[in-house]
Amino acid sequence: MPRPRDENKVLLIHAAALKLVIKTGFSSLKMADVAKEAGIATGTLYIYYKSREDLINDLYVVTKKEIAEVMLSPENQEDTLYGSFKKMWLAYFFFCYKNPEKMLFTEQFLYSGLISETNKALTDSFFEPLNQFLEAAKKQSFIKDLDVELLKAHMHGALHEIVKLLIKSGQRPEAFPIHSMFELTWNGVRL
Amino acid sequence: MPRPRDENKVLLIHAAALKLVIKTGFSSLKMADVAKEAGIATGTLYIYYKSREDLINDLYVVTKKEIAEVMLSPENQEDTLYGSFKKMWLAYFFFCYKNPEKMLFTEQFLYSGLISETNKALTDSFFEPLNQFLEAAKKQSFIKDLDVELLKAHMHGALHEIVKLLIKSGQRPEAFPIHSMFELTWNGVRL
DNA sequence: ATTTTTGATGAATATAAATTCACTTATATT
DNA sequence: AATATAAGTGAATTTATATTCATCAAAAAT
Repeated sequence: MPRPRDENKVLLIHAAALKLVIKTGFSSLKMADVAKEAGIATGTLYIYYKSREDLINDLYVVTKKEIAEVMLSPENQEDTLYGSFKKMWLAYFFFCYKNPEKMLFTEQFLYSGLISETNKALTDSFFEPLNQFLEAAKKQSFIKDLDVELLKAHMHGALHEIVKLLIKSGQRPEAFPIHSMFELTWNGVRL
Repeated sequence: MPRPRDENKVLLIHAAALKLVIKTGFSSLKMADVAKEAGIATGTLYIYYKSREDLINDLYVVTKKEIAEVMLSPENQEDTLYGSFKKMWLAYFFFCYKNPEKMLFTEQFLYSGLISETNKALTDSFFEPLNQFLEAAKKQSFIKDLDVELLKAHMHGALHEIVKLLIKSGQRPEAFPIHSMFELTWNGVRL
């Protein structure tokens, strides 16, 4: 009998929070600002979330899930390992370029001390297929025999910094040597 | 005739702030906590700094300067370009490993929206010699002909993520394949 | 159409943390 | 030794922001 919850509001809240994160950094994200940006009352936020911490944790999980789906999409499956690898790398690269707020948010959140252990494990699980892909590539001697977490850290860190530079420079991605940048990473990990 | 300012206090304040940054992330750095950790009164902080923002900016500049000195130390000068390059990389790697609070702080601060344009330009200038080194390496066809900022971003991002992983894992650096990790980066940028 | 139930609001409240300031203390100068 | 001056203190104040709650509104069930 009650008035139904407007599930679209969650999306509005997420979008608003991310928009503000990119503006002033996530540490200064204010609930009142999020509400205003989303076009709702501050109190309404507390219908959907128990607290600021809750909201931010949810946003993190949702965003990580989206990233995993973008990277691990069947569309990125190619005949060769190299081909799949490059497609996934490019998919993540363009995702970050088009969604810098999501990239910066996930990056900053991980070291904010706000993430719960549960959510850390949950988001890690989204990337299990990527781990398996890399393990397989290792077994087939396509890439160096280093710990998968190490390889991922190397690629992830490099990619993020590059995207940040691209965004700062204001260049269009077409003017950017994306393929050369990919080769930087690939020449590092390949055997 | 006045009581002299205890210049050692600035160092105490910096150390205290960094220690707290690594604990809970820099967004939740509290002036009262910094004062307590440094063993001084909160009011004293405001003798040395106009505001929290000021304190953090100063800490950033000082830390960046230290990093530049560590990397660009004459000790890292070798006969070969490769040798110098590796020495600088390792120097930064170990600096980050031994001073994770400084690494994390500089990283987080850059995207916090708190840094002033002046300080950004100032800290960039500390690394001018590194730019020149890379430009020279490019001219001699030792490394790829890509924008120096791009090369730096790639290396910087990868190195930071790797160090974070090392710290998280709790491994001693001897157990870590540091030279392989360096080769990841080097194989990327070399020609 | 009426009732019930929960969504939505935003001003009021609680909380937390930055900053100030009236006062005390140390030291360099006389 | 007396004095002047700035350092140092920390409780009180201000400021900022998260959270609550009395109230109203909308939809569903009767």
